[in-house]
Amino acid sequence: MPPKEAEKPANAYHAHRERQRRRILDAAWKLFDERGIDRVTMTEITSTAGVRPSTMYQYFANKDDIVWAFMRELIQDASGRAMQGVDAASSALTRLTALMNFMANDLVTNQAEIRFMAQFDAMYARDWPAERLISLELQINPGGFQAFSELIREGIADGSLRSDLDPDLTMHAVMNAVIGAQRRLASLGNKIEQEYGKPIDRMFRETIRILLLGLRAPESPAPNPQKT
Amino acid sequence: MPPKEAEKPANAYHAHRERQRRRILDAAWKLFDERGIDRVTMTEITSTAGVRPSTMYQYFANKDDIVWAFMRELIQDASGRAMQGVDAASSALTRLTALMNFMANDLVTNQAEIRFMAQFDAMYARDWPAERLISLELQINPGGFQAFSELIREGIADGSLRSDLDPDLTMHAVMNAVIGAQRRLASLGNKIEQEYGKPIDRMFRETIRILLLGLRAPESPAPNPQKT
Amino acid sequence: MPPKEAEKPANAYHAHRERQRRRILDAAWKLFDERGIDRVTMTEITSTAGVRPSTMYQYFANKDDIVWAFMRELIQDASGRAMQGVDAASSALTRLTALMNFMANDLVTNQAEIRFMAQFDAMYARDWPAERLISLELQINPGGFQAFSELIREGIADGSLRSDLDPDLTMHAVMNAVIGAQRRLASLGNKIEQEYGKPIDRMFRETIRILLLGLRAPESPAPNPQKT
Amino acid sequence: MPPKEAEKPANAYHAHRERQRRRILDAAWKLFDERGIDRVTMTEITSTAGVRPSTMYQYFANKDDIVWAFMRELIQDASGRAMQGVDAASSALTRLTALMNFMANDLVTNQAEIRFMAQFDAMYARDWPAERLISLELQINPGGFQAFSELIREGIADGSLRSDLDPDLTMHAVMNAVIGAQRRLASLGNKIEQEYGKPIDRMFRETIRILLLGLRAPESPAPNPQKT
DNA sequence: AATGAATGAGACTTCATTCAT
DNA sequence: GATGAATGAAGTCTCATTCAT
Repeated sequence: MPPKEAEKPANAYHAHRERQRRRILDAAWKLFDERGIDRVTMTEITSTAGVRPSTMYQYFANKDDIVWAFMRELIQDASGRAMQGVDAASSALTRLTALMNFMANDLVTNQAEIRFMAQFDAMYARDWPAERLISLELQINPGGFQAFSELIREGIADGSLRSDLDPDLTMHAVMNAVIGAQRRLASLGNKIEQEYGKPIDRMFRETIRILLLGLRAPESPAPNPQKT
Repeated sequence: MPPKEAEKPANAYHAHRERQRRRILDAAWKLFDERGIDRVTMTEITSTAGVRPSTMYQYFANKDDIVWAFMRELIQDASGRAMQGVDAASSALTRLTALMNFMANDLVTNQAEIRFMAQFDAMYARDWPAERLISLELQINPGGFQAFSELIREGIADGSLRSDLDPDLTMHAVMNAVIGAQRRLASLGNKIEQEYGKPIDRMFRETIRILLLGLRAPESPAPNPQKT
Repeated sequence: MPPKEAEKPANAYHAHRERQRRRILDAAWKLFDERGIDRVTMTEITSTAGVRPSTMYQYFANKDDIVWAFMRELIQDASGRAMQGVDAASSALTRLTALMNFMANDLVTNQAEIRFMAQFDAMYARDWPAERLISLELQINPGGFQAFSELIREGIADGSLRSDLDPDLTMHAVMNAVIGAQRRLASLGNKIEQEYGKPIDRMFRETIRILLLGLRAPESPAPNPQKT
Repeated sequence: MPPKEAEKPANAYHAHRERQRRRILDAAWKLFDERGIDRVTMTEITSTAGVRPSTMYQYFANKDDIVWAFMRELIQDASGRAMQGVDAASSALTRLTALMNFMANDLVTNQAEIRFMAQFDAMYARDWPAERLISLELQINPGGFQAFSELIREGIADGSLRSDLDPDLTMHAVMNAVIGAQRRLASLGNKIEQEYGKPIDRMFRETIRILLLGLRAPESPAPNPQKT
């Protein structure tokens, strides 16, 4: 097959390009993690990657380009994993609980990534147009956050969640609190840990517990036989 | 009185110095708010303040010095206000509610300040030594966060809060969540507002409501028999 | 031959780099000589060399780096030449004389270089660590100054030098005096010349003559009995 | 006496001015000694002296002015002391010896001052007009160096010095060597000491010894009994 | 595709010095 | 006479980026 001869070099080419790209990204990640996104210069990235600046510009136009590349990767990873544990579950409250536990585990296993997102929010969100961010968030949760507010709606219906919740409002309120708490712990957690002496996910799990207690329907009527 | 003549120049001196300092800080604040702490250069601050670079260095040694000056001011302001509404209140739950409502109002009236703190956390906290940060947080809440966990302890005792709470853990968990939520809304809120169409403090108040519901003792058995 | 094509670029590269480096060094040397090492700024060097500041920093990290580059060159030159006339000579005194005459010639042909070293001693030696200076002096005289004190030892043995000399002490004393005299004449000589009207090497040769007379063994008793 | 009233304030005024001047000079001296004349800025001098820059300019127009003030002081001191031991002595050689011993003692007791002069030569001599330097050297030795060459002339006449000396040439040659050796030891001596392990004045005294041996007339006639 | 060289632009900072009070 | 404030001028150095090969 003639195409094959033509393909091979193209594949080798792409493989090489991908390897170089990865080298640069790895170097950048290491530096971002060590020193914060600002505080890292293009020059440092190239020298850490062992690549000449002129070479780097064949792969990335500027630092924002690199930061953005990480965001894409992080989002893809996250959205993939987030849905795994949740899909199969049964009751709305159970699924909500599973989703939040997933975020707690994430805090432990991907602290650096979450810290990166916290920096991103603080520094970049301001400059980048809203659509870009929205299209990005849409990728996190295919179907946007609708899936989440749908979950709340279901919970109200099946009686596992309070009946006085406004699904959309609650969704935004809870998501923002959970993400805010998670990112703050990822950023400052080590200092808090030093002060308080307990691992950060312990605190985060307590946050979740209280939030879920707050969302849960008052169990009074059902479990209270005397009431009847 | 002769002393007065001697006093005047010293006062005039301090007054002038303070005015200049303020000019520089105001310029810096404007730029920080518009573009983010990074993205602002000393040169820009000087030219916005209408001061020569060499003059500016008579007031601030570098950008960190300015950032730090803001932190001090913000903390002093915050700690002063935070305690006002809370002191007088009666039950622990009421006081907790008052404290959180204060933070919600703060979000509305001091969004820029909170956004600044969010940037500070994400970008600067990493570099500055833990002690400096801690001593700073101690200033926010004189008596540290102990006052807050004390509140929880009281709430457990007077039956207004759940009995299964670990005061210290809960304190850290709730504070972190509330601050994290508040700062995230201050930073990204405008974009979320655009998407969702409701003011950010609405979401924040819902966050508070749910958290407090989660903290509250299940009222069912005790208070409700008479209700029937 | 294909390899040649591969070699060329590398050579061309090095050749170009060396040419640029030389351009900068030449400009620096001219300015150092005209105005003294201090009094010359990096900016002046770049503009004299016809190079942009940013380019210059690809070659030298700072002024010290340039000064140090000169020291290395001067030392290599000096150590090479110093040993030429001396090696072949026969008696210790003759060789000592040859060594000193070499320094007198050096004063004439390399006055600027010696003046540079004088400046270096007075201004820079203080800052640079002793080891760096020592390792530098070791390069001047391979085998350190030992060769010189060995010469004195031989002279004592063959009767051409005074028997009451302490070789190491004498070596340091004479070397320091000769170098000190040489450098002072290179630095101030022109003014002395104007005052006294004779070329500086004339004075330096007289210094040498007197020192060698002082080192020489009193010849009278031994060689002269027959003379009567 | 009416004049007295008028004098007092004037005296107090001068006393104060002199005290301030001294404060500044002391601070400058400390810094020059620690770091070298270049490397010290006016700002540092003022802050070390505990005086405002604007005040300092009431006393000295610039750094050169301060350096020059030291030179005047050093010269006055030196010329005063140099002549003390020498005046009384008898034979020319003895007086020469006394003069040089004085310089050896000077090296020990005034190393900092001599180091200062070495720096001065290396950095300033170039810029300042010859007349200024000459008039300065004339002050060191009232009657210029003539006194010294006169000494040599006497020594030749009284038979204590070699008869083949050219008084003027020898004077310049010896003075230059001695001063050059002395200043080099004062500047670098500590490093040489570390290397060689003996105090610097030991080396300097050996230099003197050899020079004087070289100047001294061959004693042949007297000590040679056979000659008779 | 890789890279050496070059560089415009500018950031940060320091200094000596002046001037009004 | 002392000094606080201001500042012009300059110096050092870094960085992102381009371009020719």
